[in-house]
Amino acid sequence: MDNIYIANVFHEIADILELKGEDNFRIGAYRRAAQTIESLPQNIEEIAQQGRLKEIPGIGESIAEKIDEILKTGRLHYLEELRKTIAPGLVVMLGIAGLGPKTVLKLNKEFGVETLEDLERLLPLHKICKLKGFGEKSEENIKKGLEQFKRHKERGLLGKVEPQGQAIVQELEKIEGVDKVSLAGSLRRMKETIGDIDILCTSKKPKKVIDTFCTLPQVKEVKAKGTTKAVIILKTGIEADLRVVEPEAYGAALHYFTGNKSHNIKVRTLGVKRGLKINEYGIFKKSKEQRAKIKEKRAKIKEKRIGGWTEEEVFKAVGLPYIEPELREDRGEIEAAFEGKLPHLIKLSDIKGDLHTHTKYSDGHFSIEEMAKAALQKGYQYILITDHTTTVGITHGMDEEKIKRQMEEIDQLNYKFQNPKSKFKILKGVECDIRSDGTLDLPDKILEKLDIVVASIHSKFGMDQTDRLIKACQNPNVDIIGHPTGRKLGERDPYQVDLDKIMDVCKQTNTFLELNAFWDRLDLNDVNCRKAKEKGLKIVISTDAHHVLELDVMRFGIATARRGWLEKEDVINTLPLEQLLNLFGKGGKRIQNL
DNA sequence: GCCGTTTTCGGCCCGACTGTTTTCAGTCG
Repeated sequence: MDNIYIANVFHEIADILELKGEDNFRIGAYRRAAQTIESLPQNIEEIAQQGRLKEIPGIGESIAEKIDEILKTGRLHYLEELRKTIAPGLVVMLGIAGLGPKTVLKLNKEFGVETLEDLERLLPLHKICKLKGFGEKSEENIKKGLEQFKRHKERGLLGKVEPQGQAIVQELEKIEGVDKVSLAGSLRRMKETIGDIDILCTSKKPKKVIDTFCTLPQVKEVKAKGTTKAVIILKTGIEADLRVVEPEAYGAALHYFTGNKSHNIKVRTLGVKRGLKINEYGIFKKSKEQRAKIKEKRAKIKEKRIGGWTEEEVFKAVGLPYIEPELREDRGEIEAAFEGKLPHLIKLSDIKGDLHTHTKYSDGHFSIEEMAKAALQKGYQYILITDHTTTVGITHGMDEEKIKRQMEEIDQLNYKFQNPKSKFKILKGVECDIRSDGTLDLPDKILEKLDIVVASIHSKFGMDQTDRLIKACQNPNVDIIGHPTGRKLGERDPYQVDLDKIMDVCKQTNTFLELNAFWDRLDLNDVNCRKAKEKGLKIVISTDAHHVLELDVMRFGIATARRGWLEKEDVINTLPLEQLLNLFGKGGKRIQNL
């Protein structure tokens, strides 16, 4: 039973309870539990077997029992009963932007709306605007929300959204009086998918910034516009939110708008315990008496402002060291920070070479020499050329004959690139297809001659791939498994595979798993990177570049690795050339001794 | 429902914008 399935059970419980108007804190507890479970690096079934469910923060007596029930029976009586109390379509309607539980319930009570179709039929009758507390605008907004929902607003992919965010940042930086501009939200945390672009900026003249933001050429629609905040829809369909604050609030606001939500709540709660109020305007100290008064009379009392210029101040105020944005997911980073056990995250500049690249020998667009020059320009010490083999269906993929020719060309180029001042080497490799029976697409006598062999799956995604991959790992010539779960974000789910088992086999056979840095793959993902690290495995971060410019996607791989808590030592292509070659050695499996 | 250098009971982060209202509820992040 996978973690996501169990997490979804608790999300659904939270949704239904929300519709029933239950206590918000109880709802929050289910949500928190769901979020925690979906980002657990370990399989929850294992934790349950060890009787350690309640050690997970946010999981107590009641939720632990429910998890056990789901694991044992595959069902949850409590949820089944809950479902009977409410029309199933109502939960779906919560997904419409602008429609919350109160509105959905009201529409249900007043007009018997139970499904999206009911809502669609109701709208043209213009009855909603007659309801108390509703008007023309509210009705219009519900209509817009429904249309958007039907268009299936998907989250954008990091690699597509990030450039759009950067472009806006650059525009805002040009405005007179603007001091600092930064991306915030999931984009700053470098999540693999992005809901909207969050931007924070400091200026004494917020109006000017807001006006410029709302009239940028890429704006399609202004959704909200206030004195310090605006929301726009870009022509690409992505939403962008801008917040303008005073310079002295920059750190507090940046922390607040970077999130995620549950990380923020934890930090603020820590603040409350220390008699602090932390919001986007700064860190404020209030005495006990003041807090009592606020509660009693709801009186506005001016607290003393004690910081907020930098994010470091926010963390320091609650007794924590600085936590990198990519870690801020409430996945144990706050606890680790308290214990002084935060990882020293890997940086882009740690990378010494790319171990998965394509050339004109298969489906790449550039020659070996052009790819090598591009790698050299990035300051790399090596590039591994890994063209496809024939069964991938790439016309003119690599057969025995062709790969021999490629090796000769690489030898010649390496001779040409020789330079006593700088070390650089083009390494001979291949991205060898793993056939459905787990055998490889090239004979061992060829694979043996290569420096490093990447093996990956490119076909028959429907089958369970566990045995197929295990067999590939056991081949002494296979060094790296490329894009290990085969997913394509927004296109194809990961294939069926027992990754735990694969990782164990990798450990035994000294095979490395790839983190494919291309932004529609990012495979392994952050959670699996962390799992691999916990199992003591090392990772390769490669781009799978088919174009010289695509070597740049390395930064998305690094971001994902950072989200997976990886350090320089966890990634083998941070090694300098000689050490890397020692690691892979000649003939057969290497010694994984770094 | 969870949790405990305020608490095993009584708390639980905080504010902006919108639309509908004359002071606020709902939604969102």
